[in-house]
Amino acid sequence: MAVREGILALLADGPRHGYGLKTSFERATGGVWRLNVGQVYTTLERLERDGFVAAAPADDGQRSWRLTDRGRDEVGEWWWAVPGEEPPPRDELVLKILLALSGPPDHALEVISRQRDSLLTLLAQRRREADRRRRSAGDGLAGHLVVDALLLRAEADIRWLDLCEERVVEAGDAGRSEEPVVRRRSRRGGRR
Amino acid sequence: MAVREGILALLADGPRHGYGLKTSFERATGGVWRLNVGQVYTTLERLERDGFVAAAPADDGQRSWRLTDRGRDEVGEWWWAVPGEEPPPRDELVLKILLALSGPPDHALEVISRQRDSLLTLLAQRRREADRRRRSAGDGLAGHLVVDALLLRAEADIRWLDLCEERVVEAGDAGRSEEPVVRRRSRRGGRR
DNA sequence: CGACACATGTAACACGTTACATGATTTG
DNA sequence: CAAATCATGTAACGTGTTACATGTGTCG
Repeated sequence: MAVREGILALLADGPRHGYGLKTSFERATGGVWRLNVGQVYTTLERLERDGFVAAAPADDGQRSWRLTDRGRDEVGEWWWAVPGEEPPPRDELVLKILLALSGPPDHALEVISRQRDSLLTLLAQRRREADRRRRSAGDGLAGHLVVDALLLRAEADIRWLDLCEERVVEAGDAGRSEEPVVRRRSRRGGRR
Repeated sequence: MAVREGILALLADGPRHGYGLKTSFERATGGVWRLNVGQVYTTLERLERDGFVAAAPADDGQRSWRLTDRGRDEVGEWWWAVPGEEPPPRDELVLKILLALSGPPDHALEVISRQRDSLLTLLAQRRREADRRRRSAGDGLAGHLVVDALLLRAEADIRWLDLCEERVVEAGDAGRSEEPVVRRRSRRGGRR
């Protein structure tokens, strides 16, 4: 539900043909998100079927598309709608950790620890990427902001993993003595 | 690519039948993520087709499933894999803002502002939800952590939106004088 | 008995994604 | 001329999701 709405949003600026939508989409996202042209055409057909777009008077041999009134309404709502609410997103990292938590605690802690390590590495990469983009001004706002978004998300995920670890350790301490929880890799270690 | 792997992970603890997987999945996620049983069966068939699961000797009239060796390998890798990398996720909020940014600046600022407002409201709701769960201890770790994850994500998104707004305003100031950028709703206003 | 949880499955559809085929036009 | 870009499309597949049909067992 991203390409679909994205195409609608692009068409709100005026009629365009399929290939133009592809290039517009990629330009708008700073070249970070590539789009297979074929998907544009299939998506346009589906949008036509749903009454959101219609054929616009063609200039030359090209098929041009325009928003219908319903389509315009749809985009209008889309701008204000908060994504990822209703239904709440089934996040894969969260699911993974939760499933790990319903297994043996030491395995769970291992998964959390490794996920955090990987995320920290990823974070460092993205920071370098962000710096690179910040220096080369020609890169455009879009690509820059995409990296920033990934950065902030990764940071949030790491914080969440820390939280998970705390909770597991607490729970382990609560059921202390017998079956001692393996506390591998002391939390907040030298990493970072 | 979450239900699929989730089922594999659950089967790693030993053979189960379809309905049991549904309940296990929902229990593991603290009841936050419901799962249509039908999806379990179709997913199991697809996993069988791909050689990740196979029929296990049935006790009574129920069909039991077990992991194959390939399936076990698959789960093993899944635990360590960082989700959302390769390919980078096409996040809808990010796309929305980027598309807004390629339009008129005042509309972009309006979208950013409204998204932030909605997210702040959502955040407040989730904080209350988190508190409620914290007080009622019977709720289980899982549901608790899910809410925390949503909370931290929302905070990260809000921070990112602030960043976007800054950049837009900066860009607007750079091209100062003629065509002045509308600076509606002073950042960091009385909200929150 | 009636409601509810347990249990299995099918059919249909949504969106995203890739690979492939085909041709016109531009440009080095 | 050859390669790249522009331009349109089709076919096939993958996962997620819902709705529906069907039957057993249990418990108040």
